[in-house]
Amino acid sequence: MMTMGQCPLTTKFMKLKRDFFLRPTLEVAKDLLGKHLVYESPEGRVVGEINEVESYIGQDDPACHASASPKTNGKTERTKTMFLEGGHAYIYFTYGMYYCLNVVTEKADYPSAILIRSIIPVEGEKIMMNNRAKSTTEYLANGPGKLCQAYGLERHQNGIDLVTSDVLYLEDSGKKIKKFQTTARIGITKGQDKLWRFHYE
DNA sequence: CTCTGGATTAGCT
DNA sequence: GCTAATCCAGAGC
Repeated sequence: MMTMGQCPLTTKFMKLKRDFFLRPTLEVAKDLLGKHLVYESPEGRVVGEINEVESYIGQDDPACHASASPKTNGKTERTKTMFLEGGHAYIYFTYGMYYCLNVVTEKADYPSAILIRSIIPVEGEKIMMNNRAKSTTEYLANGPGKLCQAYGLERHQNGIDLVTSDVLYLEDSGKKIKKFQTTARIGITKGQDKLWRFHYE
């Protein structure tokens, strides 16, 4: 059986491949816990360990941006990224001032994605602090808006293919998270019955 | 064209 | 706990 373990050659960690993202969204979401989100920013390399995610799955999920409306069937200028093949980055703008990063999952034309809500800084903390200079908080990236601010991710990175990109991608840290909490998603008014948020301390 | 509310955050009461 | 900040996508007309 193939494992997603560490690369035996020179690189310490292995980039996640397409197959990882084409699986059922909830499985991908749980497996994303502990993985490294890497961004080769203009200022330098930024790495964080994912410790909180939320799943948004298909036109029937009322909280999903691509939830079906009769006219568009959920596919609009904003949400078309969610209809790409699993492994792409979906970044959207919200509340007039924040960006949120999602990882698209499953096959093309099935709009599903995982919101990366929080990371633990691993590398490039100085860059993150500079990007969030206006804030006094010690927590650099423990929230979807703060995370994008810390990394410096904006509209420009929307639609990047995380599988083929050398700028923004995910890699296996070799760490497997066995114990994590499962709760309802945060900040939504519809679909609160679905326990699709996974996180650990 | 106009209107509404949001997958948030920081700061204040 | 409450809410301002700040803007734009989506829906309705």
